[in-house]
Amino acid sequence: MPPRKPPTMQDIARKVGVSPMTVSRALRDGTSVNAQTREAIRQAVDQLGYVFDSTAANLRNQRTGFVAVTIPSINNANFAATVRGLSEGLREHGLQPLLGYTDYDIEQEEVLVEQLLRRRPEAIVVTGGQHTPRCRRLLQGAGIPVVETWDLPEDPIDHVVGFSNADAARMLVDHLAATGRTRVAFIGGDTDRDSRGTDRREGFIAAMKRHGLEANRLIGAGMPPLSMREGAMAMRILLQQAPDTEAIICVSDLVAFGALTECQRAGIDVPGQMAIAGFGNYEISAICVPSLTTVDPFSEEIGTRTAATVIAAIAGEVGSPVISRIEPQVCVRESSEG
Amino acid sequence: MPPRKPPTMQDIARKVGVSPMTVSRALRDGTSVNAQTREAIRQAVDQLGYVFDSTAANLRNQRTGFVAVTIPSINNANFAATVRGLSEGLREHGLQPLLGYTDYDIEQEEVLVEQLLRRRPEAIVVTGGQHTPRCRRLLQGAGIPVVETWDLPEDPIDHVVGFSNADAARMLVDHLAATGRTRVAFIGGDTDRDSRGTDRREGFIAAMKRHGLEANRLIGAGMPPLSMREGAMAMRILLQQAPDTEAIICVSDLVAFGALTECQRAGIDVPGQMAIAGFGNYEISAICVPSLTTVDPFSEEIGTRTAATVIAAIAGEVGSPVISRIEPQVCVRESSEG
DNA sequence: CTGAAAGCGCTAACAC
DNA sequence: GTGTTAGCGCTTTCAG
Repeated sequence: MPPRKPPTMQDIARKVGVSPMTVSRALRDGTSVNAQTREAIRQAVDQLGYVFDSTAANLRNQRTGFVAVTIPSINNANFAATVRGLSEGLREHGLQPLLGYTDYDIEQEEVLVEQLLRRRPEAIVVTGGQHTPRCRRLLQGAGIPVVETWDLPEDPIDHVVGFSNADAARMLVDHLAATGRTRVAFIGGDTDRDSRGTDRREGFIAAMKRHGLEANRLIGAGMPPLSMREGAMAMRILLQQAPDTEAIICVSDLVAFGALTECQRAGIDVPGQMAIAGFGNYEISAICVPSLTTVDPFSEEIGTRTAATVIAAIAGEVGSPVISRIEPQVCVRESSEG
Repeated sequence: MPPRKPPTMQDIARKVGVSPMTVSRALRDGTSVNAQTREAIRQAVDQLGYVFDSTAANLRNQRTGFVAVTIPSINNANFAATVRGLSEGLREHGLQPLLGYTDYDIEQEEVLVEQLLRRRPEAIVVTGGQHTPRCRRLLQGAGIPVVETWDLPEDPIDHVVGFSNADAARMLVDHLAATGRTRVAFIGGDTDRDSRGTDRREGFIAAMKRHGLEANRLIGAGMPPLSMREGAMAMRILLQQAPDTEAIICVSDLVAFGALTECQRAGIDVPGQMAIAGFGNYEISAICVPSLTTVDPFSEEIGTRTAATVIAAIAGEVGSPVISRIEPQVCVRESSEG
């Protein structure tokens, strides 16, 4: 591919014999430009292979059409669903997400946020409510709408679209307790890198106490993000350390599925001897045998609502910060039948 | 958040009492600027909360640091792995991916490519080798390096990093035939929207013929992208229509897992009565019980190599188009034990 | 309906 | 080590 310079509006204008201004007008509204001129311009564009340069327009208009988005990982069906909902909502309004990955690390988030802000996005969406002090300052001082998602921060920066991860865990404890299970374990990460995972663990502990049950079966299954492999390994450890466990709540469906497979290999009946619950309502939970009880956080809905919030905020239609609370829902399935 | 105008280099310069040029220099190399001045500038930046405006620099330098990337779907662990490998490789060289989703539709790809090209990326990476004529023209005329991935197009636009999807299917047929299975079915999409899926089906048919076997057990399981649910449904249909089938190859591991669960619910022993193979080497295939035979396309490696190709091409280090061929590998697991 | 002038925020190139 | 000038490609504004 020859790296020759692409044609500009100047080139089109010269070829057609009009001013660049007329080309500019013809390429956008099309109205208020003579029909013949317009057609001539269209042809010149085709012949020269002209492609509009939005970097120049962005500078002139002081609008980029970007919405910066940070997510912990791209390889996560829940966050992917949120991004899908968000992208679709934004596209309808001519906005484009500018995506970055933090790898579950708030230090990296800080670097990323600064990088993204340089691109002059019109709004920024971040995952979670935990940030480094400088990151908070950057977000607050950016002069654009900020949306924190997947969480309900105590002290929000601006807008919020999220849910209580602790509550989600509580709902599962309530459900398992209602089916008569008392010796319940929790499998999660063994660091606080994934703050949503940590919140679920804390919610588990609090809920167990409320039921008068001991929350002493906590398995740390490695550094987040955890997946199936870690779930299987954690279940192996649990079966050794506390073989009388009756039920287990996992930080995600992937971990839960890994735990389930380990039960299958060990000949332990699910849900007869062991109930299992996950989080996230991944497709696998509905399909696997036995199907897995889980909590649906409505990941795509988070994205859809975030898009709506961003659009309203950019349009200046919101006076005070929007706090949009999602209510997760328990999906009871075969793995916890009582 | 007050939408006041963010400070510019002008503002910093005025505050410190130097010219904008000095600020510009201090903010980049830092060299060739007096140490005290540099420190004063750093402080002013902090106080005013200045964030560098790369849209202006991009216009001036005629370099955006963007690499446009189109993938069929964000919610696909294989493509996500490619994007991860790509992103990491690019970041080291100060490049940022600008991601767009085609939803497996070459018409949407055309729209997307034009949109992305307006942002003046320095290179563009597309998934697959099938494009609308205008899309091809846009890519060819963009004057930037183009990389087609996840395929080996007969007539590449520019660079290629991919593998033969037909070969991948052939490898599975060879493996199943070697274990003595002759009545082999294929589950895939029932449209050609996903051209890589279509290639795998064609490869299956050709390979069956080469073995002197009939390729008449083709199940169309709906419109791509297919997942677990469709796999389960397709298996139900297959068990009705051709209950003597001995083995099945699925267009992806997710479909294969769905098919497996249907066998479990129907009491059909895998691999005893039915062998199953998938594609993609998703994590689930290694973990589920029985584990699933699959083909690993080295998704992340595709991304890593693509990044290297992009970087070399931008640097002008490649004379002729790079064709980087990946060799997929069969992973034999429990689901096809003979 | 069309054009001329000016400028968005930054930096290469050239002084000094 | 620092400043001045000019201009990247587009579009707002004001004239005609």
